[in-house]
Amino acid sequence: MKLTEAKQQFISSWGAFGTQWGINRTMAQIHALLLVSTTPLTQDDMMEELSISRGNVNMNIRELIGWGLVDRVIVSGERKEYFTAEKDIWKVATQIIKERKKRELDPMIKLLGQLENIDGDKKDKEVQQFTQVISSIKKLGLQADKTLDVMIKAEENWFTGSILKMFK
Amino acid sequence: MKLTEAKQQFISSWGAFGTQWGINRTMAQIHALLLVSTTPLTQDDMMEELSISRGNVNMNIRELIGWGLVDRVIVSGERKEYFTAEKDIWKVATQIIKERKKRELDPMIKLLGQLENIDGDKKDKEVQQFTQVISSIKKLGLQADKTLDVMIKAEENWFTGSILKMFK
DNA sequence: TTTAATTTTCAATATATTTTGAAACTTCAG
DNA sequence: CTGAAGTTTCAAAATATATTGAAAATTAAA
Repeated sequence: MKLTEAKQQFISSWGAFGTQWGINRTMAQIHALLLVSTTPLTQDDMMEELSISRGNVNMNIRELIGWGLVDRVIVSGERKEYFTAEKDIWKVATQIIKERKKRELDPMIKLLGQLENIDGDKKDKEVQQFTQVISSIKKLGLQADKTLDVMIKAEENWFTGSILKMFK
Repeated sequence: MKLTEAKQQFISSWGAFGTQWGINRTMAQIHALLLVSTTPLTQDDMMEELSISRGNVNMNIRELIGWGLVDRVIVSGERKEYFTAEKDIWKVATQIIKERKKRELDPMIKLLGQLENIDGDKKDKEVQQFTQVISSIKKLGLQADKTLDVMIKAEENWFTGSILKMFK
């Protein structure tokens, strides 16, 4: 496979993959494009490469910056803004994990904590079963939270040689 | 908070949470409903509870069965089909991990393997950088795959006391 | 069988999400 | 300042996704 073809394949697949995980297709594609681009790109470059509108590029680029996956780059002597993506995949992964944890896992755990405390007879089978399900989901959430923290701190270890190495 | 209110809150939040992860809202709500239901339910029960159509219930229930999260239950003396959800949250989590791994992670790793082999000059900076990005993503994917396998095998250990305990 | 109950399918419809593009805004070189 | 280059916004349009509901298919009781 030729490089150009491979790049396009990657960009389109990364987009499709993203949608399965609740990420906007274009956002994933812009990210992919920047990942495999050797130099920083302007919004016009991305419009051209992905055949999308200016507004679309702009919105998704800002979203990616919000996720901490893309940075603005100043190119001296240039009026236009350039953008670049973090190329270290481990950093990309930890950044995504951190953000999703903050945006989704943490609020869910908070909610479950509230639902744990039901008014009424604690001996009631209905109440018991509900509380039991909610508590175990919260417990799982807390555990995932803890484990992800370890993983984030573990940095390269997890990536290169599995978390097992940490305990050897 | 009253039990009924809490159940509804849980169902609606679980639905919202699901959409963030690329899961159909109704599917997540049906799953939530079955999770907090003490007895198996019929499709009519679910239509009623969630105010949705028969077709919608039917499609999503089958999808949930496909994910291995819901089972058909035979109630003797009853013509209608009943449905129930696995209540052990650890099993639910492993099941979801298994399925997503199979449906999404494995195909992605396969694709990355194909993209690694670029025709042309291996000394070319462009080719090198592309291959480097693709390989590191594949490596991360393989590592995640391995770690998830360990987690799936670990069963209760991971859930109850963190994976750390396994190495103590 | 026959037929009533139940489940499944899927084209049409409704809803949600994404994308466009032009106007408004901002920035900075002259 | 002024205005051209560049960026942002957001209502409208396009697209993608989910839902409905009634007809077709299946099941099992009579």
